[in-house]
Amino acid sequence: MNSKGPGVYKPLKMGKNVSMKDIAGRIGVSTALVSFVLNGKAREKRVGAEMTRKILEVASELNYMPNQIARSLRKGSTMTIGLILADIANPFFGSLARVIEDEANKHGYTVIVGSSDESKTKTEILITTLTNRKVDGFIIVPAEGSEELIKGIMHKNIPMVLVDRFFPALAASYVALDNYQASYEAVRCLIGKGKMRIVILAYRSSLIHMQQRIAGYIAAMEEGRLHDNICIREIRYEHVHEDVQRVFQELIISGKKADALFLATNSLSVSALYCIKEQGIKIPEELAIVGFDGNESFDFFYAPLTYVKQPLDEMGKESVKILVDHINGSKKTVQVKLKPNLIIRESCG
Amino acid sequence: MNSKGPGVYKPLKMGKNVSMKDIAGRIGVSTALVSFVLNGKAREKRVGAEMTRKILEVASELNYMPNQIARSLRKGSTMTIGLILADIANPFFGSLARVIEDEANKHGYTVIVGSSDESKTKTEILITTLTNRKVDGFIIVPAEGSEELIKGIMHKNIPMVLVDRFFPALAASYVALDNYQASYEAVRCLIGKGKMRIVILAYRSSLIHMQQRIAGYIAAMEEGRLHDNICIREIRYEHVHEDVQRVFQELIISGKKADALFLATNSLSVSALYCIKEQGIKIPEELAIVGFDGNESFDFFYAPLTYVKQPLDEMGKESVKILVDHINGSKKTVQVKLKPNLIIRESCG
DNA sequence: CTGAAAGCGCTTACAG
DNA sequence: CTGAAAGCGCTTACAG
Repeated sequence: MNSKGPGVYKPLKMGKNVSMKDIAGRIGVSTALVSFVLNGKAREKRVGAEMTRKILEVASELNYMPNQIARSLRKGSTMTIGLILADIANPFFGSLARVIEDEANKHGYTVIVGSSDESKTKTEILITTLTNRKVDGFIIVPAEGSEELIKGIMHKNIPMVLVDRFFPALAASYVALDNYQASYEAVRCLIGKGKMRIVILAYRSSLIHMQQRIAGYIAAMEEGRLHDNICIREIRYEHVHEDVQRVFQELIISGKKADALFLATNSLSVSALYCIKEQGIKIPEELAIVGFDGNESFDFFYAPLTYVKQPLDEMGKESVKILVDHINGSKKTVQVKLKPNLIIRESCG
Repeated sequence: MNSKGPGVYKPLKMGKNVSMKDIAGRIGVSTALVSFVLNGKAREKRVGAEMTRKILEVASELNYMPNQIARSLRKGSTMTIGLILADIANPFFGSLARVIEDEANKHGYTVIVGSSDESKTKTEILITTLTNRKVDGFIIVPAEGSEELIKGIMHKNIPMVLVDRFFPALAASYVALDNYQASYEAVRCLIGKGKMRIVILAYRSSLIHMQQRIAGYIAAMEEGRLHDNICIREIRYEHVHEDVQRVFQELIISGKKADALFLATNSLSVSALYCIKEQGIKIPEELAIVGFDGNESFDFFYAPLTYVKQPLDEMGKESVKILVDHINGSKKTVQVKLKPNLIIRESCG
């Protein structure tokens, strides 16, 4: 058979996907009809029952699959959410991403994830890429220094929710832990165990979540009349292990200047655990510790870690819910602070 | 100023993104010119230097950003890769996803990730969604029972690479560990330590990677003249902890029927560690163990785990490289088996 | 050599 | 009530 020859049916070009045009062509109607029927608007648009049946039949026969790209271009909506976080390989963010993925799917959205590595430059590239791909909205764990980039998204009126951190000066919706409270409770717990020389290990960052964790630490220390013992050590994100090792050397190994350590993030906790193991430090006798964010390692450490648990599920679900509301037109800024949960075990003494 | 009134410039509608048409309209040229210049084809298409300058200037002035959706529709290429894995919250897959993300970005691709939970149904939904979104190619960690779905992708001539597992009957490209060898070496190591009653804990799965791990175990046992001691316990993915506990009860706690355990996956290893901790079993004296895939927990367990390490980096990079080749037209099926690396520590005795 | 026109595959406002 | 025609924002084959 000559593929260019006349035939009852228009032959389908090899390798080409079947489109509404193909279905319409076979039946001899406009693509509009096909679109109505395939989108379940047959009734609404008063398409006859027989025609509806026929269109459905041919669509199924040709194994029609809608082209979401064409649909997106026409509708101006991609049913896609851009998720920017620090690092998908970090179990904390991996788990958060999973909750967001599932929740977004429930609402019919597909998620595109990108890792910023806490870098402003990478964040900018991700925002540009995802904006050009016309995501319907953003869920972002903002990196330090990205405030202007976040503002840019707001100016463009692209729906957005910040997660884990936020910028106090921006009227953006966010879902975050009450970090001040979390830190305060953690340090109170150490003080309650009789610890006096409590050091906080935090990242060197102006981001609010870190500042609040430090503020909670300071508040608890002052309340415990330990003002003179306040000792804050800031770690560089790009040199975690190196810096943590130096702090251990200074405060614990050579100096015995600390009797307790509060680790302000998950990765700092893990890094500290490696130091403790390397140096053979006895927990909690020589040093009491409290970590941040759950982690399997915390359970298997010989002295299971006391840690601040974040409600990841709630965080993920809430952020998707708020974002979808924004996408659906809600202009209301929603700022949620989640309650922390201190899991007390052996490591704090 | 009346927005409909005459003016030197066409006023831009509020909230609307600026398009090539807007730029073209301001200057009084066709969008074709604009497209050429903005895509760096000014030279090639012989657009005058002055015109090029003007277009670039206006584009920057209006803060033009290309609409990737329109571009995709027209070009038939989205510069997007669909990644389907078991669960992004699992650190093994999270780390793999991260390598793939970075590598894909280097080649100009954006990655859309989806978690199948090892379910055929979820896999099917993900494949359909991503196909309709016109991803340029797939990287898939196939779930059990998904062979027909994978075949479907091949029939549509959509570029694809399988990772971690594959189907021996399909001529699809893949990158996977040499699981037979990995398992063989792990069990040989246990035998070398004088263990005789070595049990393998594996998932109940017909997938090749699991079958190969079991086959490697059997081969090592037979070579060690331990044929009669071969003991394979299969765990249901949906009831991991329950099944693992039952096995521990039967083989170790009540029976002392095993002196060593080979855990055939990362999640089985973690589950077993929880049982060991709960029951206070002494490792390696009462029971020697070897796990699969690196994991921070393995380091912090009181007897650091001996485990089979997968070359994740290589796996991710190689799979992207092969996929990009396929997208660029290569029809050559590439099947890569990666060498395992046994990390020997205290847990194996 | 240059640039207007067609078309990717949809959806929906609008004319009849 | 019905369905043909316009248009989303690009790229590129093709006519002049």
